[in-house]
Amino acid sequence: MGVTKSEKFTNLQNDIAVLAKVLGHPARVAIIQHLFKINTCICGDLVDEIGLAQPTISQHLKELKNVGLIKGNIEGTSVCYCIDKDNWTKMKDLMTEFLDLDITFNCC
Amino acid sequence: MGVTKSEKFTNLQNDIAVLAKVLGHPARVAIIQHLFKINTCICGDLVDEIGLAQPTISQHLKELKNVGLIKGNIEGTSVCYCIDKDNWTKMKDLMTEFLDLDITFNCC
DNA sequence: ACCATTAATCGTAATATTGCAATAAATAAA
DNA sequence: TTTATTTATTGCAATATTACGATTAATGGT
Repeated sequence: MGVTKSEKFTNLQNDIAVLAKVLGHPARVAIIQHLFKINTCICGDLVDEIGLAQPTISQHLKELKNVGLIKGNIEGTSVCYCIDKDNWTKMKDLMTEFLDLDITFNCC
Repeated sequence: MGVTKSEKFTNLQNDIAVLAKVLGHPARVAIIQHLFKINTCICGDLVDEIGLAQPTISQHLKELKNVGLIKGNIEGTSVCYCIDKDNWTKMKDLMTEFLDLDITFNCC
């Protein structure tokens, strides 16, 4: 127990859940928002911006990278992170399709 | 540790994270999809539909109810669940606004 | 070569999540 | 009232997540 039974669900359901899950932490939401706001890529000042410890931010960045929402380029000693445009769009389409379920029905 | 430091983030960031988090499990995605598909409200056959134990489904329903995405009406011995139209729309708008961040920038 | 800077990784503690068996609660039907 | 049906709750085990100090790895500058 303690482990999600992914095999019970469709690929679509699992994909939506994985993407929603990674957005299910305010630090990761903040990282995404900041990456969009800065417009050009940033790196380690996310630590200053957000106020969590460097290993914690690094861990959140890793999770965002794992699902492909961001990518990081090494520039000298620092790493420049940015939104992965294509994957972000794919993710957005997937979520939007799910969220746009038809809502014209009578309820109990 | 082990606890999210919500005080470091804005209300908006926390709200988005809470909503995304509740959609971050395939069983809850499946429940939502099924509630939409059935069109009229259903109750305990979510257990048959999804294939997890009854207490497990009950727990997921509770979490969806806690954030207001669904509501349940008692009908005899069973409970009729359905999407909470207004809250679903509110959630959708919140998520859509977040997902629709402008993506016209140059990356690293 | 040495030191400074930056980010990733390791190790660990605290807490949360997932899942289910067992049980309880509540109503309907007999 | 007894029995069946349905859902919620309790209690617990297994695993996942969150956070951070300490350390490591990698590069740049001196």
